[in-house]
Amino acid sequence: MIRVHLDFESRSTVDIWKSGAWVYSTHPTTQILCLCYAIGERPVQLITKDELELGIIPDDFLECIRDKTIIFVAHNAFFERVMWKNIMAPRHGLAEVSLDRWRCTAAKACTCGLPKALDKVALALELSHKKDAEGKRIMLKMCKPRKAKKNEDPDIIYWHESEEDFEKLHKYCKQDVEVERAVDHKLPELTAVEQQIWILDQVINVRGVQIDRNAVENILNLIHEYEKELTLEVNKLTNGYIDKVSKRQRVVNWLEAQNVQVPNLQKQTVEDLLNAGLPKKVHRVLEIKQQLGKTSTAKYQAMMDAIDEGSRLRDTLVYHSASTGRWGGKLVQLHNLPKGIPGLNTDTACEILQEGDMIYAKSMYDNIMGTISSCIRGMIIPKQGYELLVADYASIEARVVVWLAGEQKAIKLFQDATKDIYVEMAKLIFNNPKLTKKDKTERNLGKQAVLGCGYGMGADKFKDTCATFGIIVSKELAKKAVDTYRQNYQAVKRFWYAQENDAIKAVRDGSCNQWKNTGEFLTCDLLSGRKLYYHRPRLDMVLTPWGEEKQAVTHMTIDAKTKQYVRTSTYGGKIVENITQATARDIMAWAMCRCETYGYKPILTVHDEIIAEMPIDTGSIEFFIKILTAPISWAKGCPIAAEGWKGQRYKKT
DNA sequence: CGTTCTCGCGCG
DNA sequence: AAAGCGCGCGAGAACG
Repeated sequence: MIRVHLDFESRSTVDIWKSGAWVYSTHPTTQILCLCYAIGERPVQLITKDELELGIIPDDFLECIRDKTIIFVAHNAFFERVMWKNIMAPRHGLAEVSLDRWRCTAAKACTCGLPKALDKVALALELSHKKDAEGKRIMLKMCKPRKAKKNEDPDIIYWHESEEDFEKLHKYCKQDVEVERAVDHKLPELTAVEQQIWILDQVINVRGVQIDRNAVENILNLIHEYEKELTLEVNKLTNGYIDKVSKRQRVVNWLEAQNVQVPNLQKQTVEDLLNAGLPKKVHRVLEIKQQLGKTSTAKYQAMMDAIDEGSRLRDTLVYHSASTGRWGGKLVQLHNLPKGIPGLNTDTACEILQEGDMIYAKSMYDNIMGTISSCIRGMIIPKQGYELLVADYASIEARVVVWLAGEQKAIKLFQDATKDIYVEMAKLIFNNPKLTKKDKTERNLGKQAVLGCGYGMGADKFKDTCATFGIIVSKELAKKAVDTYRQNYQAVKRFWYAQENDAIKAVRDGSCNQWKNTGEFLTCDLLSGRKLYYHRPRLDMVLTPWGEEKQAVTHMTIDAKTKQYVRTSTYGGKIVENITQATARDIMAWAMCRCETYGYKPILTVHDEIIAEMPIDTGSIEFFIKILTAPISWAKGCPIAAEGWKGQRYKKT
């Protein structure tokens, strides 16, 4: 099958990082500056801006468009696709290229556990084709308007467009196509199923979610008003020293001057200080810091920046963003919306806040910022005449890990609707067979153990994790909980060691059970037919956290903290976590494809949750859940369960 | 002045 | 025996 690799350079008054590729591609100021393409192994060809505008398109390229068997490949193909749909076709008169003809090299890179950016992939794969650094600088200059000079009309848009800059831009674009083609050759194709999931990802990203623009605008006014009010107060309280509570250094220094030493200004630290009976003035400053510290309110602005004219927010999902295959979020990160204040009715709160009336809002709620933050989810609504259907899988990873490990006792408990696995765990931890669901404290700890201990967590970490959920446990109790999990679910424990040993053997011998070493990648076959990839595997001696030298699998990965592509080591618990998360993702991704088929059109996914939009009363939650939990050929006996609801505003139940 | 790093926050 | 893991974004600080 012939592949044509292509890349656009473009310019616009729209900031693509804030508004996303869809809004960018539909904006009237957006123009294509050049297009480079390479048919098969032939040399890269250039179509300049002038040629494109005059309709001078080479015949071989026109033939590529016409011939429906020819595949179009781009890096981050979503951009090329929407530029084609919204500019190439309507403005330059070229025929459309259907979605099934597109492939994405960024998707391939992510699938293989490589960085997503083209220059970083090239570096990771040690390709001889490198991104052109000077060209990139020129591109960044040319892609946005320049400021008007003194004697120029400031109301007109000006661009950097010297002839030599254009030449460098052309060279840069050509080079990108070369790099992209080299990356494409070096990496395996997505599996047929994954290609379908990628296509669904593209559909969902174009479909987008409806945003309640009026409410967002009015709540933004409330935020600004409240920020102004509290900032003024903190200014007064500190004699002008703290002009903004977001300036951490200033706040720490001021507190120090009031004889209050703080290690940091994290949420918990501030909360503890507020309970420490500090002088009124200090207390109030911290209170204001807490109110204004909610970065989540920035999401309202992000929404305004990214929605299109019809108030639709698109292009927020990142395919295979996590190495396990999970989606990531962008623009308005919809994957970390605050759950909100427990017990608050956000449907009602949204209706009240959307009035944009501060006096009314204050009369109804004490914690204004907390309420505003709780209402962000509610800004996602269905379009006119439609309703949202929302369903999520119940504790999916805890279920998948016991199923993968073959831990029959736990599988049966998860399957048995009359039993509660958290209570059963609590009974063992507390040596008290009489515990029931009513023993909330005990059950809660059992729940934490069931949900948290599947990947080898130790007692110290377990104690900390419980604390983040507001559950305070002693070191002894934490150890008891962890030990009980391992004792009771020994198959899970064995699973950690089995996977670690298999991975090590595969690196050494080339293969072992589902693990294979191709030299470039260590892979692990998932039951779904997909693979997990670990780049440049090696066996190295590493130092364990408890100070022992040990042989371990190491591989290249993007460090979560530093964002650098570095060698890291892995071990049984972590590998099991990867396999489990990936399997849970596949269960959901397959369900999303079924949802699409049955008309339950997904508009968003949040790891274990699917949000669909349908004309009112054309779908039922019961059927939606059936779609989510339908038997899967490769997941027989996996005890999955889901629950859901429908409504006119998104929320956390 | 723009870019990159770090801290802090939020989610599953 | 022993090790939870996976993300992205805003704002300020640091760097060039």
